[in-house]
Amino acid sequence: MPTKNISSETGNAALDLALDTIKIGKQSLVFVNTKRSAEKTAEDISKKVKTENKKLIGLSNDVLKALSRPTKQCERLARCINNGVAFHHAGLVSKQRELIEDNFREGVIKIICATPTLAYGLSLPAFRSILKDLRRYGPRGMAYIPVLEYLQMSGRAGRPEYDKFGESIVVAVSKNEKKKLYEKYILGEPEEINSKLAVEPVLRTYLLSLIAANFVNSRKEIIDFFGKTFWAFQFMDMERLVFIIDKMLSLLEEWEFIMQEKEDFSDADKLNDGKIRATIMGKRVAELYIDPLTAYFFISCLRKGSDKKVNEFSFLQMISHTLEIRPLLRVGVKDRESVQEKLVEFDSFLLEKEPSIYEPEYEDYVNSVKTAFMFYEWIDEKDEEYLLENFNTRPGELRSKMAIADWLLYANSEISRILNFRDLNKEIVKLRFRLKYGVKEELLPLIKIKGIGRVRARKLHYNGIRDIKDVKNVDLGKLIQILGKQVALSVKKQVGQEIKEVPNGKRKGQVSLRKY
DNA sequence: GGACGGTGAAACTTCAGGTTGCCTC
DNA sequence: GAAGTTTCACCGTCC
Repeated sequence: MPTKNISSETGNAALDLALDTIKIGKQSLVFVNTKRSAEKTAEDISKKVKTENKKLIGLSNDVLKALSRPTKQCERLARCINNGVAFHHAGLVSKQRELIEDNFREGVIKIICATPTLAYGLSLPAFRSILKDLRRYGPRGMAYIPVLEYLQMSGRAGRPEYDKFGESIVVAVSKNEKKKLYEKYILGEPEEINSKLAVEPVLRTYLLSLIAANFVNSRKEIIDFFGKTFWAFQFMDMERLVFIIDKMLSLLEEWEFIMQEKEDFSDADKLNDGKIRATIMGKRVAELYIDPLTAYFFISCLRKGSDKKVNEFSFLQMISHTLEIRPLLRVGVKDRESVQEKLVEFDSFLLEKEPSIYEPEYEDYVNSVKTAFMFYEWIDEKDEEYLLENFNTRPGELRSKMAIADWLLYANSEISRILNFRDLNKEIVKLRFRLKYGVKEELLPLIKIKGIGRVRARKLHYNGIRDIKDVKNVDLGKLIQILGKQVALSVKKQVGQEIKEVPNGKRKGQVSLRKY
């Protein structure tokens, strides 16, 4: 094996390698196994780098302004970027991630410390990939990552347009580990690829989709179809496959998502080839692309909700207890008590029966309550910094959770519409709007105006402007004071008041309003 | 004597990521 | 498994 010596400045191999990359005028990606570690490593490297670059200062500023109020995470990132170093993980908002990626491509940022986010999807080649640790915490404690993932990460090194080759370096902590890593990753074969169809939620979803789309119309067609998939090829056991499909079909029928014209599926001996089709609900569930089990769970919750008192938390907890929203926030030692308090407080509003403490589902249940509570705080107008401090949810993760929650709420509004639960539907639609903007109910009228989000709406409300009527009546000068000139003008225009002359400076000038 | 603050060791806690829907309240 | 955080015992100082 060829060897190469790199000066040890810090006593930390990954840091030394990163600093060396800068010294030779190249760029590198440092892959680490946790978000915290990505941030720490980036910070450590940036402290050792001295750069004065106007572009970096501008970029650092942009990163800081990505949210309405910078979080600690934003500030930390901005400090690193000042020195041409960044961290990159799912906790960053997409705008920040794009800024980092683009500026790395342009060579402005020299080092990115990242979790495996960077290894997938986008192409961000560097001269050097530094893999700090190939172990990661998983369901069975610390374990070595798959060879496939190693290949993904090391494959980031070497950009054809600039370099003839690239370097991928794995850091080993001992001679023993070096040998182990060499055998497993350099000499080893990548793992087999497994069919995702074998996972029940996926099979349920596709089975219903195929029926709803009229792609298959009978049990025979279904079995023929799945018999030709990679799943069947890998499974090599048609009998078992047929058994699983039959089980799924009878579940889908029990949940009233599909109907069969003749006999029951459950009677395996008499399986016939009657026409299978989706019910109205089944068709919609398939279009919404949610797991039929989730849809069935929603339907039972909504039925329960139709004759009891509900509030925002009822729905938030319901959507937080689905496969789709996973991973849930975990209830830790410190917040167990406060989550229990919430459970007691909202007990009468919950749409699902609380499992017993001794049941294995209980852990998931409390986690769903904690997750729901985070959403609840968001619609109570708590900001990203608060959620980061109190739920350890970073802005990027918050946004992605919110997108899923929005989708699930939309699915619920559709389901409640089909079930003709008008009152529930109204509440869900309202909640969806609130969740999207993170506002209390009182701000909803203002949020409809383009250019008005949670912050500006709250400002307006605080100043006594509570709805469109108030916006129309308020003096333009005051509105400019609250919102700034550009936004104020746009807001006035939206409520049908075109402003021809704009008051100058701090003094109020003549304002001419043309009403439509 | 007791309140207070500093210190370091021990105990404890936490840990990666991504696609789907619709356009409107 | 390792790094970061919290807890706690211990000690010295000051009033």
